[in-house]
Amino acid sequence: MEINITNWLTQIKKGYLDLCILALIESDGRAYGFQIISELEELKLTIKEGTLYPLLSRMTKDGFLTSAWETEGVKGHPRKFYSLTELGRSSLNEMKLEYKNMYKSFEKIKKRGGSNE
Amino acid sequence: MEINITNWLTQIKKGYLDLCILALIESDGRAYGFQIISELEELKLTIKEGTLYPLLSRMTKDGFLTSAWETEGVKGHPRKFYSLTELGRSSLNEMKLEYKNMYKSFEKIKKRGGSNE
DNA sequence: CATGATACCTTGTTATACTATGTATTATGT
DNA sequence: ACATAATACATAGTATAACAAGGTATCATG
Repeated sequence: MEINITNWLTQIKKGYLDLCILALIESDGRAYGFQIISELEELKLTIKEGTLYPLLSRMTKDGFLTSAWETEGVKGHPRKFYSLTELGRSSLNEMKLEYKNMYKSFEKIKKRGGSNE
Repeated sequence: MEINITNWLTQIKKGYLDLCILALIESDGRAYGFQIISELEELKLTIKEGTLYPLLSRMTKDGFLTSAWETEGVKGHPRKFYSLTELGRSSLNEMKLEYKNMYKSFEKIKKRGGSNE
């Protein structure tokens, strides 16, 4: 077995990562990069820093997130905390809806009489 | 309201379309381009020909699909029918699994104590 | 003061959905 | 006979995102 679908795995994550990271920040209230990476890792969603940081920059540029450096009272390297804007919050809700509908469409196709399950 | 997430919608479809189209062909046994477009349309999954045909070519090139022209007994323009190869079938099963796991991860994030739902 | 851990950032590559356009065949209306 | 529409497949060019690889900065520790 062991079929190579690594490329597909890269593609299927597009958009999905935005959704998950917005939802994670919503759930945490605020979060910084390394924190997001480790929390996703616990959920078996492994992403690299080279994936996350440009993604956070993009979503900030697009007005979904705001960021603030935190240095006081923090040990180690300063952390850049991200939180949702109003636009980010409402977009996230729309994205959740769309994503659920897509999953429903997928399930409908499966139930059309495919050979397995 | 009416937030612009059109670009996100483009991104989230990457990989997902492969999955749906493979599942659709599996369910139908065999299918041709226009048929796939209209069946997806019924499931509220609207894609253009410029999206589908390169996708079918790619999946054929990658060994997931085989194609055969059908002209006899068919009215109108000849149709190119696609069906799953063994590789396509096993890859589809793997993709289904991965996709379901991703959906589960998404649901876990939602249930971590986010503000809504 | 060297090392490792934590944390953030950037450049270049690759793959894919989409827009727009083109081509071919058959059916239909006049 | 001829224009038009409908069906059906195909391709070129564009934009975008995930990733690999590498770099930078801060602090704790021995």
